Amino acid sequence: MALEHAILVSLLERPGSGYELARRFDRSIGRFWTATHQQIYRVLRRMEADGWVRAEEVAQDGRPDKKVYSAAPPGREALAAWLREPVEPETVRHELAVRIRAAAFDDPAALIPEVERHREGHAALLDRYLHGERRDFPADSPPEAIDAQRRLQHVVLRGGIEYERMTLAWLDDVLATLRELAEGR
Amino acid sequence: MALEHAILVSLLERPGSGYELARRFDRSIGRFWTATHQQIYRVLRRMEADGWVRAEEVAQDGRPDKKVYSAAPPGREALAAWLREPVEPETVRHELAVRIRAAAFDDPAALIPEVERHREGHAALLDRYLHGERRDFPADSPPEAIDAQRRLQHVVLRGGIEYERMTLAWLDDVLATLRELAEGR
DNA sequence: CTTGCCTATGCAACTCGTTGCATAGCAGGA
DNA sequence: TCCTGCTATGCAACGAGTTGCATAGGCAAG
Repeated sequence: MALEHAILVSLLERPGSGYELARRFDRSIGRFWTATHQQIYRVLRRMEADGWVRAEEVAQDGRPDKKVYSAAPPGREALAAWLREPVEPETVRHELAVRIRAAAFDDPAALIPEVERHREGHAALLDRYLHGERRDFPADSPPEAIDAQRRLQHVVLRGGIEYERMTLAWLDDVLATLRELAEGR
Repeated sequence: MALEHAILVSLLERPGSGYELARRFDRSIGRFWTATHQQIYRVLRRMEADGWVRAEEVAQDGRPDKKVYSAAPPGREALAAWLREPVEPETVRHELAVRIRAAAFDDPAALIPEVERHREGHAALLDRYLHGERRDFPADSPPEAIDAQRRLQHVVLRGGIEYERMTLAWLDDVLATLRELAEGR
């Protein structure tokens, strides 16, 4: 389980409430680790009980109070220990690949609209990534001047960009194959 | 839940027992959909109760009897209906990305051996993919002569190959970044 | 003025998925 | 001969993750 660790990283980068964390997981962090607000609240309570994070009640006017969490030293130590553990191989769940192989037993053309929709989503995500990269990591700043945190965020973002580029190229390959199969029958 | 559908595809490609399916999920299918034998047995029983698959007891000598499952017409229909449903966005769980961002709050050099180990695993997987491609999809056969099933299997495999190539290049980028950070301190 | 959305947290029930263990015969190596 | 490992299935318990719902005030659009 790495949700605890993903939350710790996010809180070390900036403290926040459960709600704020949930929104971060919908945005930047969610690109490589998804979580619902339910899970985040539950895990935060457990982490607070374990002393990994500290909570501070913050009154707000015009909206409900919130509990702002920040990482505590035991949490930092747990994160450091986790970094030294072996990386478990990722469990892959690539639904589209299953569907593509399934299309052989049905009409391959039926899959084309869904793949096109899927492709659009990836193209939009790539755009957002590239936009974020231009905004947060302008090319004209010398790399030495950037701190470790930002450089590591950038290398993760570059991974996301390359993943989306590769996926788009592959989806074009998939679409070409499906269209050929749809024609030649 | 798409495990049912992954099992159906696998059984349509070739009937087999729960045990055989579990091994397929460890090999080719497992590249894009993982499952333990426990889950496969449980889901197979449910699918049999729903009429999606049929089971046939096969006595073997020298080893225990097995139940060989094959896809039934209602399963095929369910698969066709599923093909027309919208593709849910994949839930991403990229543990290594979390660790890389976590490294900013600890010693980035501590992560290098794990990333190297990870890289080796991906390089080995790429080798296996390329080997399987040369074996199952030789380049000298005219594409028209190949049936839909094989062409779709091939396009999924090409996706795996491109994913591994991209991942290797990215991991080199990650290692270069980590090494620079480890030196410049 | 009502409807819907946003902030903010949480309970309860459920499904999905993993882990540990059990059985049981057979094959191969130390 | 004993030990390990493979084939083949399964139970039981647990943990991870999702879904539906609830509360409760404020804000903005129609």
